[in-house]
Amino acid sequence: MSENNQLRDVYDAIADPTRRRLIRLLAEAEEVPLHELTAQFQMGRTAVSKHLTILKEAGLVLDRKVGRETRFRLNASPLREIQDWVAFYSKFWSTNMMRLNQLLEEEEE
Amino acid sequence: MSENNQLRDVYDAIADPTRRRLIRLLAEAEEVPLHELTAQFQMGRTAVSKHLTILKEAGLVLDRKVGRETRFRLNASPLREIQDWVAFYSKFWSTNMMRLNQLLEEEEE
DNA sequence: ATTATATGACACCATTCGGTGTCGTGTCAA
DNA sequence: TTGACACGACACCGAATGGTGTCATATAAT
Repeated sequence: MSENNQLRDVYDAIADPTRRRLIRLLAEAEEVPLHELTAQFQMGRTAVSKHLTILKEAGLVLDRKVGRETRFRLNASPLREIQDWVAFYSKFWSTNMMRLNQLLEEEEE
Repeated sequence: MSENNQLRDVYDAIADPTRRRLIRLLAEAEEVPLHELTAQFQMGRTAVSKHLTILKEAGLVLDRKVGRETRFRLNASPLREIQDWVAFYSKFWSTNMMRLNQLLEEEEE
């Protein structure tokens, strides 16, 4: 149930700014056909489609065919992996940690 | 104060598994010279050094020369950008949202 | 029936990426 | 002083990346 066939690394999928913008657009609009997404960018349809394929491979996007158009929908849950990962490091930028780093930097000079 | 000269996108910097492992190693060990980091990987010194340069460009790593070795230290604070970004989407994988998605999928079939 | 639209699939291309090996230099140790 | 060590700076290479254009096909509109 809800299989995570992650052919593609999620970190990799979100590394590209175009793909992050696609994620944002899909978060705002529930379900959007390819041509409508393409209209938001300067690049051609093929390029946008490729980016969406990568997002699909990472499990971040679902698509379904409706008539002649392919509509895309966000599936944000794979982002949980990112959140867990980054949460581990949040202790390293606490205010105490920042002051310690400042002191260390001053020492070095 | 604490300038963020981010020549490199943080999303890009953490996309590579080797670089994430470097971050992890630096989180565990405070300050580590290049040769010691290199010993943890199968690739050569030059490759590890390049990854560290990318992390430096993203502001995730600081280095200083001590004698003949270059020691690296983690600076996790740029990861805050990732945390903020992903936090925005966390509402899309809440349990309620998951149930809604399930219902929508059933409707479509 | 014809035409316009939306898309997938494919070939193609320049650039970037992630690795290698080598050379030169500064530093530490014997 | 000699030799080992740690490193930066290159040149180099194959594969992946991010884009393009084109062609064929299914669907919608006239």
